[in-house]
Amino acid sequence: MDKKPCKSQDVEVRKGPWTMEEDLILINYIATHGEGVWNNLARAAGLKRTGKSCRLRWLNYLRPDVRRGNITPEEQLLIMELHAKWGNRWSKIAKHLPGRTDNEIKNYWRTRIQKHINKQAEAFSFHISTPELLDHHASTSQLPCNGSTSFMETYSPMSSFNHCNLEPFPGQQQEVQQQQQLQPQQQHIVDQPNNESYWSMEDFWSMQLLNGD
DNA sequence: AAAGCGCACAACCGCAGCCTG
DNA sequence: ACAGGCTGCGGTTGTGCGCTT
Repeated sequence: MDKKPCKSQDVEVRKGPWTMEEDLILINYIATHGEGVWNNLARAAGLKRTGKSCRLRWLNYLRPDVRRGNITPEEQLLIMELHAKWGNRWSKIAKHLPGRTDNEIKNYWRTRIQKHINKQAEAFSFHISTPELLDHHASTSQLPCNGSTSFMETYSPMSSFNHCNLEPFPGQQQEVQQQQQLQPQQQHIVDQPNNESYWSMEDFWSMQLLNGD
């Protein structure tokens, strides 16, 4: 799908992780010229990237209003509600979560919520196949709610989800621990009061200073 | 201490729709 | 009306890192 960025001159296209230098070039360029046609921007800024790649990097990572770090329980609930309503319309869902990107929400859904749901579905089918265990599990069941409802009913926020306790998923506690163990430089990026995490231009610049660039 | 494993996330890919000449 | 280019979106993959054994 991505054609060569320029027909007249076969410029090599870089792929893979963005370097700090590339980030800086992109930030500087957009700061002075603003966003525009991404293919032109990539060329004009001297980045050996496709416009598409620049756009993605900017929207998902470099934009100053991008909010990074833990998804809060409130956001988690909202994601589940909106997903139940709209399905995998990530960009639509993202519009209702200021500072969150569709990519972030999509990743969050796939790695945390979907896995959580799958586990519960497995547990549910296990219950079905082993009815003799129902009594034992009645008090300690990991099922979110009512064990006699279908799984999708269980998941749907419009039905029984609202009655369930919104506990952090297993990964979330781990995340908190991980964040506490982050390198000082990383901590500067992600740690903010109230568990709010932002990546700002100031952060970027101060990192540049730290790195002696 | 080191190897293997699993998780989380950044980035890429392909497609569809829109816009413009 | 049509073709080419650009953007946006959703799905998928690659990789780095932490945890476990």
